[in-house]
This record gives sequence, structure tokens and C-alpha cells, in this order.
Amino acid sequence: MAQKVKLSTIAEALGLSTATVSLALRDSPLVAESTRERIKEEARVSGYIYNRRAASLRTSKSGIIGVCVSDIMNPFFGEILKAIENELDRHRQTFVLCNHYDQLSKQRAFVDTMLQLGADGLIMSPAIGTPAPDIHLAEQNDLPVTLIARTVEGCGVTSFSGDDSYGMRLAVTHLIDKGYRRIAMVGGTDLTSTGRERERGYREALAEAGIEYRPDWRLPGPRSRHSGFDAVAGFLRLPERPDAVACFSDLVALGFMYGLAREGLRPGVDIAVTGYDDIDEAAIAMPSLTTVANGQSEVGRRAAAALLARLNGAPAVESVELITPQIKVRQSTEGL
Amino acid sequence: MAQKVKLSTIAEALGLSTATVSLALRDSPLVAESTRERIKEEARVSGYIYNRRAASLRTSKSGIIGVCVSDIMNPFFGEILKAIENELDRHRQTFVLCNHYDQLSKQRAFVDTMLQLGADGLIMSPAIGTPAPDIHLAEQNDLPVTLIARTVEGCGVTSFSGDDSYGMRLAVTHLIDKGYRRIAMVGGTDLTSTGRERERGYREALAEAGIEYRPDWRLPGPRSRHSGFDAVAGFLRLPERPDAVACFSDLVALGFMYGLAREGLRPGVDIAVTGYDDIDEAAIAMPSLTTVANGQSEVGRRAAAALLARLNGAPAVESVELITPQIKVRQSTEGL
DNA sequence: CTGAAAGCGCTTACAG
DNA sequence: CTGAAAGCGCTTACAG
Repeated sequence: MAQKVKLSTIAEALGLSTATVSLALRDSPLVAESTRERIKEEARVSGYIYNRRAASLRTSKSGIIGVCVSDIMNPFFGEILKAIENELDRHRQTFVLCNHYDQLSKQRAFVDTMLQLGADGLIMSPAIGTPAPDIHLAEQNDLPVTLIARTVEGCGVTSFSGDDSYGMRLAVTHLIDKGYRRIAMVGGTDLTSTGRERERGYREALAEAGIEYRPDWRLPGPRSRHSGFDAVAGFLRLPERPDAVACFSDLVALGFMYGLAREGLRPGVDIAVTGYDDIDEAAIAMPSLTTVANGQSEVGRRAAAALLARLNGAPAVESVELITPQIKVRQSTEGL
Repeated sequence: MAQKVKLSTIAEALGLSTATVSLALRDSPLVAESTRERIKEEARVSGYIYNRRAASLRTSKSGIIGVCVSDIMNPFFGEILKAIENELDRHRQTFVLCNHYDQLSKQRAFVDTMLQLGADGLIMSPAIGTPAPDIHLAEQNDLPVTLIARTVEGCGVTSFSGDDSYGMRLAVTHLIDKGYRRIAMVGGTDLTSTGRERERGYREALAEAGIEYRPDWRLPGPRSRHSGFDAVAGFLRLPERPDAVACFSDLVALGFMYGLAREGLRPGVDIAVTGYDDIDEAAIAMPSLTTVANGQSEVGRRAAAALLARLNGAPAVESVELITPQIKVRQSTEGL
């Protein structure tokens, strides 16, 4: 690279001012058509690169949106992220992704970085234990926040998520309708709103059907494929064995089904299994997995749209927007 | 927010200059211990937020590293990304993630954004069809590039990837050792170096064993779980059916095994299957999947380290660093 | 050990 | 329709 090309390089080459060049490159109608074309051509041939830091320093808009979730590898977030990406792409916002792995320190480091870079907004699925002031900090520094999948009490902003208790009630009620009465629930933690809501749905469905809740059939914890697989050992050690399992998520359910198969039990035949999320794999798994589609892409789309509205001046509102989930019945509950 | 706190706000409050405050906050030994402490305390209580755009404009270092791969949802990249994240975290670099979905336009938009933001470096798995000049453009504008998983001829930079032809040779040779002679290969495309190399390994292993390569048993294309599942249909229509399948990746293999099971065929018993990548799921799948561990975390770690070396002045070198893969024998090839 | 001043590369009123 | 000038918030020689 010879010499860095900047606005003034172009201005000098053309005998114009940097003001005119700046306006022309951003298609201002103030600049004469012919001037604009000469400028754009010169920018092109000289290999000019727009310096966003300089512009952003001046305008205090950066065109950056931060997105932070516990783990982007989780297909559940994958679909949400794709929807967000779509929505933001259309508004020419750059989006910066980050995992917090449910570590508050990682999440804080990320929010800090976004603040320092002057990001325009933040979409996040708050890490376990996120206190409301963490979100106020961002908001008070002109960084509007929208929450997804989980919410934080007193955060003062909008969160978008599936109606988890209703969704889990759908799954468990489906099992009951199928004739199952001995229904366990595997996975999830009451440290997250998602975990609490899904467990609530499980209990409500049982209560509605007049089935007693058995604490020993509630196996909390697993939230990944691997831990779902591992949970089978504990399940098989139960003194009285359930004949159906409502899993916290599809990943847990898929891992759990692998684990059952490993022990010679046929998921969907010997033990009914339901998942939650309706990830792509659910439909092709063997057996295919009965699950709850919780509208991830709607969550992502609406969260992004809400954030964009905030950027355009809409006020912050604390509310929880629930997307209504739907059950997908497949082979894994065909048993009885 | 009352008023934005900046260096000068702190300087005024303390009766110091911005120069001193700037130095103190960055722990310069030039500033007296006691002064530094007063400054840091004032920064803390006033809620000062460091403006990286301004600093970066001045220093032309941004602390940002861009990372771009075809799809972060692919567990293959997931492990690489985790290794990169680890390495970069230790050097306090912010990393910005992006999918290009093998679309050149998306990749270009990302590289452009990184250039505009003054990113310090770029790690990417080049999209199909990436021409060398795309990489030269970045390099010529002070944006050092390191490639992962795939390479581009004439790019002038280092790429890190598994030794794909060797790895696939391991898988196919293993099948041959097990007694299989009718071995198909499913998935991958010759549009990527990865696809070409793995196919080469497949052919070489057959040749070594004196087994003729049959074009109709080479079913290219699938690179995802879903397309692996779909490939079973074509496989079952083959006039002569192979008894073993070497898949392009674990995802393809897992989808393919689901597909076989759906058709009443037992993977690992009726049809042997191998994968590639040794993703987490391979070990717990049912049957567990024989696969090739291609050292993703080493790829990620070394690619990040190489890029950091470039940031510290190391020159660009065109080379392909191959990480030696290892075979993991599991149930899916236990058949005969 | 601390300060005054210039400058990074833009954009934005304001003039003309 | 175009230009001169100020300023965004830092850092970096340079002085003292």
C-alpha cells in the first residue's frame, strides 16, 4: 500500500473540498450529479476505504449491533440468530456476535466492549444471574437493549421469548392424551426463566389431568445433547421407572434417546420422549422427535425489529412478549 | 445519562491534563502512583467509558479481529472458533464473527466492514470461489489474513487445516482392513479444497488396496446433516449396493445413519459408516460413529497464534500448514 | 512527573 | 451547488 487514501486525497485530486466529497459519497442531493460521479469514480480507482471510526466519532452512530447469547452453537439460538441477521442486514447494520457461556464476567466484558465501540444497540439472552443494573448501565449510556429467550425482572426493557409454560403444557398434555401417566421431566434449571417456565408447564399439565407431581421424576440439570445422554443413567436407576419423558429441549431429548438406545431401550416404543424447540434435526432423527416449535425465527425477527425501533427513538418499555408455540407430533411418542 | 464523561471531564475534576489522565488509565509508569490512583478512582465513580473509536482513530489499532466462516452453526467450525476465542481472549482482542454462507458477496461485505472499522486482522475460511485478489485487497490495506480449513491458491498467506487426504485415507483404509470392499463416498464438493482433498484420500486408499474406483459410488453434494439424510434415497437406488459408506463429515454421516435407520437398515450392522471431524456427538450417537479427528482446536489455536504473530510484525508467508488427523474407531464400522 | 498542542479522518452547520 | 472551519475524544511527541 502506497499511501492511505482519505477524503482529502480525493478532494485534492479533484480540486474540491472534503465537505463536497463526503456529501457526494453518501449520495447527498446537495452535490451536483456530475460532481458526484467524478468523485465516486475517483474513490473507486484510488481504492478509497471509508473510515468508519472517524465518521462514528463525529456522528456517534456506529452501525454496530451487538448480539450476545450463551452459546451460538446451540441450534436453538442458531435459528434466532439467523432471523436477527436477516432483519439487521436489511438495515445495513453490522452485527457482532458473542458467547457468554452463562458467565457474567464474559457478558460484562462484551457489553463494555460494545459501549466502548459506541455500538448502536444490543440484543442479548442474559446470562444466568444477570442483575437488572447491568442492563440499566447499557441503557443509561445510550445503548438500547432488547432481550431474547430469557428475561430479567426490573430490567426496564422488552424481552421476546416463546411462551414456555404453555409450550411445555402442550407437550405433557399430548403425552397424557396418548395414555401415558408416568411422565418424568429431564433437564433445565430454575436459574433461568426458561427453565422455570417449562417446569411450571410440566406441573400444570399434570395437575390439570389430576396426576400427582413426583419430585423424584423431575431430573433437572441437562441442557445439552451430551448431558441429556448422561442423564439416562440416573433415569434407569429410578426405583419406579416412568414410561414417558418430557425433555427440556430437543438437544437434551436427542441425547437422551441416544442414551436409551445405548441401553437397549427403544425410544418411542419402550419410552416416549418429547423435546422442545423443533430444531431441524428433530424431524429426521430416528425416531423422529415429537417436540414444540417455539417460534425462534419470530423471536429473532421481532427482537431485531424492536431494537431498530428503539434506534429510531421509540422509548424503552419493560414487557415480556410471548410467542405462542405449537406442538409437532412425531414418532417418539407413538408408543402405546 | 447526565453528561458524557470523557478524559477531559476527569482531568478538569482533578485539575490535571488529559494527557496525564490518558497515561494513568493505561497504567503508564510515567504517572505518579498516587496520581494514578486518584484518576482511576475518579474514572470509576464518574462512570467513565473509554472511547475506543477515538483511541483507534488516533493509534490505528482497533483491538478487533474479524472471523468469517461459512456457517458458525456447523460444529466443525464451532470447535475451531472456541480455540480461536480462547487464544484471542488471552490477548484482549475483541472478535467479531460472521457467516458468509459461501456467498462471495457476504464475505466481501464483511471484509469491507473490517477494513472500515480498522480491524487488526482477519481469520477466515474462504467462501467457495474466493479469488486471491480478495485476500490481497485486505493485506494491502494493513489487514493481515490467516486462512483456516480451506486455502486459496496464490493468496500469499498461511492457511491451517487438517490433512484431509491423509485423514480420509485413514477412514477408508480402516474400512478395507475391516474387510469391506464395496465402499461408497457420500458428500463434499470439489469446489472446496477440503472436498477435493477428502475425495483424493478416498481414491488413494482404494487404489492402494487395488480396489477399482466406481464413479457411481461417489455421491457428491451433501455437507449437512439434512442433506446426508436425504442422500440415502439415492444410495438405495444404486443398482449395486455398497456395504460401506465413507462420509464427507460427521454431520453427513449422522444424517445418513438416521436415513438408513428410517429405511429399516441398521447402520454399523447392515451398512458400515464413517464420518469425519469427530464432533462431540459422534461418540454418543447410536451407533457411535467411527470418524477422523482432524484437530480442529489445533487449527484454531495455531491460526490465531499465527495471526497474532503477524500483528506483531511477522511477514506474510504463503504456506499450507497441515495438522495430522487421527482415526477414532467406534461401533458404526463394527459390522462384518 | 505533568501539561500544551497537534492531529487521527470524518461530518456538520454556516457562508457564500 | 461548493468551501472553510470547527469539533468528535482520544494519544503522542515535545517541553518543562
